[in-house]
Amino acid sequence: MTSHIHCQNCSMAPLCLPYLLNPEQIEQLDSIIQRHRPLQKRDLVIHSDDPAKFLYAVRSGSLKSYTLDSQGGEQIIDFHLPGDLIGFDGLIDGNYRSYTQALETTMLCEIPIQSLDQLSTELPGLRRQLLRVVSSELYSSKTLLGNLNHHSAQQRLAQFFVTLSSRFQQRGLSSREFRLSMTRADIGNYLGLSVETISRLLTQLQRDGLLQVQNKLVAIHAPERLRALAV
Amino acid sequence: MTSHIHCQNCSMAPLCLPYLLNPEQIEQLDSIIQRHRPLQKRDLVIHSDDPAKFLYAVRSGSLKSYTLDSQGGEQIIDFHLPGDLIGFDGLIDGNYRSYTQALETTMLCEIPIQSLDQLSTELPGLRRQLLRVVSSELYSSKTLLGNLNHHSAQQRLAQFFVTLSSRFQQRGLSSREFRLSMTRADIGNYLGLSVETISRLLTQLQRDGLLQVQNKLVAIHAPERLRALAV
DNA sequence: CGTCGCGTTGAATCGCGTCAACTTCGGTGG
DNA sequence: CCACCGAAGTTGACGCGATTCAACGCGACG
Repeated sequence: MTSHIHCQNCSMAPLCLPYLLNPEQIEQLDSIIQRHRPLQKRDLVIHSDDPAKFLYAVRSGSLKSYTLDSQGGEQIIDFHLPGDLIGFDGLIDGNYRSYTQALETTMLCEIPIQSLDQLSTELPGLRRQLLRVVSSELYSSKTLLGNLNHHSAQQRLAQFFVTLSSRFQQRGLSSREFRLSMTRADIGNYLGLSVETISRLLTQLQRDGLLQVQNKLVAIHAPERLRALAV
Repeated sequence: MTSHIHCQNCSMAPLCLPYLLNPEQIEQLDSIIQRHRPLQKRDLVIHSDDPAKFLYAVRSGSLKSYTLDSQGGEQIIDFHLPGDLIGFDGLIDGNYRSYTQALETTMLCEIPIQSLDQLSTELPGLRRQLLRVVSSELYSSKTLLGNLNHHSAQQRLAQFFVTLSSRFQQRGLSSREFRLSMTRADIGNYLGLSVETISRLLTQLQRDGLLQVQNKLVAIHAPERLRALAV
């Protein structure tokens, strides 16, 4: 029995599709959305080349998206937190172009693309928010690209933590202490750095008193200094 | 007198907003679009933080988009060719977040965001194409990120030429010979490499017979070998 | 003719990747 | 609950690829 889960009472709504809608409209949106069975760690939600029937919204947990290079290696292109929408690459030609995998136990909302399209005819706010979210992702992606291109390993990692921290804050969670659901290898892959470099930088940041790391747990001690590093 | 310029007879239409529209609908779209005065090299079309009233479509010429880092340095995030749409980052909160500058004499179509939004209520095809274009950009941006992260300087540059070449081909131009409207410094900035590295790689690719470069002119001699390099 | 932006080339440096050894964590089964 | 084993993480030594610094060539333009 999961009928108590609705957009109407979802704390991620302000970050998600309901943002520009009034209560009545949110109800309309909610009526086309299915709650997905919980995903376990390593479960694949989206498989590249599959027909794209749904967008997904993260309700709880976290995921990574990746493509495969010519040797079959993962190229991580995104980490998803609650409130994030997943599956936009399926809108290009009707098939997904990447894989999305749960990093921990995760709950998703399943949004049928076709119903969403129909509903967006009636609800200008929905249409705008959809475009707003994709544009925003596009912008983040481009600036991230610029940042990675022009910065050292330390700056990249600092930037990664600063961004992650602010995303947690947006979601009403602590920006100072959080758990990394991804491995060091995932972070390295995402930032274009080797696992060893990530590990070395972490001990270095810790030695310099910027943060503390214990396994997956991160406590940021000097956010302003970290932000200064990130440039 | 530029009244002969319309979406109806624009060769870039299949790449642009009209893609999913029938002739009558294209006419509706055309009626909200203004032709922009020609831009000269170095003219700024979009200034970061300005209110975003328009999207722009490139009719001819080319441009670069960039943000500024904390020291005021350019971070190039995109090169735009005919048929491309510009200005999506203005949809996030109503203000542009980057700069866009002409690399040569350039003609733009000016699309009022508000009218576009209204028209997209009536035209599902317009709505879908808009979302399609942004999603597609998003996907390119993410995979580019993955590519740059995981590849050597040579692979990056090869990838750059392969992509550029295929974009020219999509636009009905030669995929074998084209003119680079951007400088070596621009390319290096975009790919996260120094000018010197770009220069060295170009002479090397030329020495290996993959392509020929004379100033801005590029002739690709062995597209398949270039593609193999890009991986 | 001189200047300035752009591009090329060489030499020296260094940041990060690679390889390798070792430790710790976490899950699974007895 | 503990023993075990593979996955994940850490640390050190070494090498290489790309940056940096510097000098120079070339064409455009006043």
